[in-house]
Amino acid sequence: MHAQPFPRAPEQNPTIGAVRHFAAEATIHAQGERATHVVLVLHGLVRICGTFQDGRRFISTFLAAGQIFGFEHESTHHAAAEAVCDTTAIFYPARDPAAPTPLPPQIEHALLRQTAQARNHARLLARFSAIEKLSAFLLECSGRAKSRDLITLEMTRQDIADYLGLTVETISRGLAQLKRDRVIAFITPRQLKLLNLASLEAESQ
Amino acid sequence: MHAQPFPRAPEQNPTIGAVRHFAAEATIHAQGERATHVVLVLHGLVRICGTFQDGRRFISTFLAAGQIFGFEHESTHHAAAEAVCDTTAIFYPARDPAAPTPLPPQIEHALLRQTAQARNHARLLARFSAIEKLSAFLLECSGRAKSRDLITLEMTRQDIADYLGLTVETISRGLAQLKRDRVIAFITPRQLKLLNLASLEAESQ
DNA sequence: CGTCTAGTTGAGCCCTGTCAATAGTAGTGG
DNA sequence: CCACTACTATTGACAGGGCTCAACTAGACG
Repeated sequence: MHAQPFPRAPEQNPTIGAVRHFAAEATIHAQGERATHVVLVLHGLVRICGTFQDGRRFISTFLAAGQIFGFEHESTHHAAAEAVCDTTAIFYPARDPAAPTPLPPQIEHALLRQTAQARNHARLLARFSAIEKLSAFLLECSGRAKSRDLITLEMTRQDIADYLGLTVETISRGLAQLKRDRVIAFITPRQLKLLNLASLEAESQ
Repeated sequence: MHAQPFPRAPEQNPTIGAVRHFAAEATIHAQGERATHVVLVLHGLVRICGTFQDGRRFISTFLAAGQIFGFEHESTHHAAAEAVCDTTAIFYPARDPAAPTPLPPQIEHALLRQTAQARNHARLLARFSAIEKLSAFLLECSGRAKSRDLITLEMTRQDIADYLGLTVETISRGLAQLKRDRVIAFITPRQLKLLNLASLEAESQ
């Protein structure tokens, strides 16, 4: 889990503690690709997503600076990882599956938190209405943002839809309703102000 | 993570490698309860579920014999664990959060698989229709059953609904449709035969 | 036999998806 | 700076899948 020196340029071989940069929409690893490394996000935003045969897409999580991904229980990645916006990340070699070194406690803790988050996300998908899902999503963004009430959406409406199990149209209509209700205000379509955090929290239980 | 001798009867203090038995619908641990142990299912079926203020319920997973639960990233359980049917389980003391011993590799692997399962469940909830969800669920039961095509549903229709993010009525109608389509046949409402596994697999992608 | 619960079925409605058109935004090149 | 293009987002009309409410059926149990 430690960076080690490696003779080749990190841009060419990201297996050993290499810092790499990704442009928006770049693929970090594909679905089904061999899991050779785990990745720590330094800056930017990453989405973990899978695609169906018929083109339906699902985003299981967004990962911001400080979060780690790429751990698998199989030898391949169960989903793709893609940069949502310009993203910097550091690659660590995956442990030898045959003789794994113990997980550092903080990594183990991060994995347990991610499991809990995945279950919470499932709960949201199963039982929330469109407005409730959107409210929860905005609060999630608020938690990532520097200031609680001014957030920048790095992702497209399609990304939000694929994360919440909705369509772009429903996202748009939901945001319009929250705007009418004076819960949010738009600075640009991607930048918005949260005018009523309490109401958002009420919506998202 | 090993059973240790303990002077008191395991029925009274289940903290140390104690085997305990639960009747159907019994609570194994409540939501918010302090996480003092992890539990290995020996026999039966356990559901992990959370309840909303307004009574909506969500089941994040079912755990059968051989599966383990109770690991948390906080000091309390984020959801309740309840016996679906008569269930036997063995309780191990949770590791000291201040000075955790390393996770055994097979436990770590189980946790990673549970995370992947949670994300797969989220994908199902987000993007599948009622029939697709039901098909996936029946295949899941089939995987737990002794024979691939004869399954016993230990849980109620309400449990299935709360696991798939649907209502009991929709579950009932979906099963009726699968019966009309000769994909399943009922022996009793809780015992059914899978007549067309290929068609179930097609439905659930 | 009566009661209770689990499950099924029906009727109607509403939320969200689909399809389509429009508006806004960003990027490019002259 | 503006015209052109491509993409992203919004809005409208309509349809349908699943929810709600309600009645009914089937077992289980005393």
